[in-house]
Amino acid sequence: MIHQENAKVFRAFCDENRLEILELLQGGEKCACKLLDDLHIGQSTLSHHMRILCESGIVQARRDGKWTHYSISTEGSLYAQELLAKLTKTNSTVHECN
Amino acid sequence: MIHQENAKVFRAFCDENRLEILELLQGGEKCACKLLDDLHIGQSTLSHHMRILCESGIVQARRDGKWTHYSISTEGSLYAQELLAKLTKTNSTVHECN
DNA sequence: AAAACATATTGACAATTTTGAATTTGAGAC
DNA sequence: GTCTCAAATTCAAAATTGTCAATATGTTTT
Repeated sequence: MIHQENAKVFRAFCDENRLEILELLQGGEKCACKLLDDLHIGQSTLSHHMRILCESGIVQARRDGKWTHYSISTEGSLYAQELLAKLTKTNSTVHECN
Repeated sequence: MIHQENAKVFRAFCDENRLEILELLQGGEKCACKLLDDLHIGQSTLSHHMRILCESGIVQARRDGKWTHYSISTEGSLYAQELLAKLTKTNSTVHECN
């Protein structure tokens, strides 16, 4: 189902920890260890949330040796914005002739 | 927490049944019984989803005698769009002097 | 090579969400 | 008033999601 795929995009914003992570990433790219310092969650929990954020396309990961740096994806964010607009658009206007 | 409140807005889009309901509402206002006809879920389940959709602000309800008519809220949708933009905005630009 | 470190994955449990059957509420019709 | 209908609510079970401890993976350092 296409809805299953679309729901995945917005799952990024459905958890308060993930919203807090996004807020931290607004300041720019951060590695997981820095995020872990600022949040009050365990390491595996953070990893779990980062996976969901990445799968939604809102966040992108960059591997640099031992570290993984995360940042907000402009592309993914724009896609989500367009999708949101599409999902809430009402087509109850007058139909054109073809 | 403010994040708790913001997460509620996007919960509307996190379930595939709710996305299907939104799709149905794109054609214009519909009463619960009509939605129930088009979906493959029970009455109480529909009511549950409509409550979440209304609490998110994306959908509005209009009571008319025995019937409840639901429609997409333009106001709520715009709010969600603005919020999404705000949540994914990166402020990693140069800081101004004060 | 081994040790140290950052992150991902696994597995088990807790918390939350989704679901439907049964019941309740609230509004017209009789 | 009672009856009927639409929708909301309650309750319990099923499904999903969030959490942490332990372990695994992959990388750098020694």
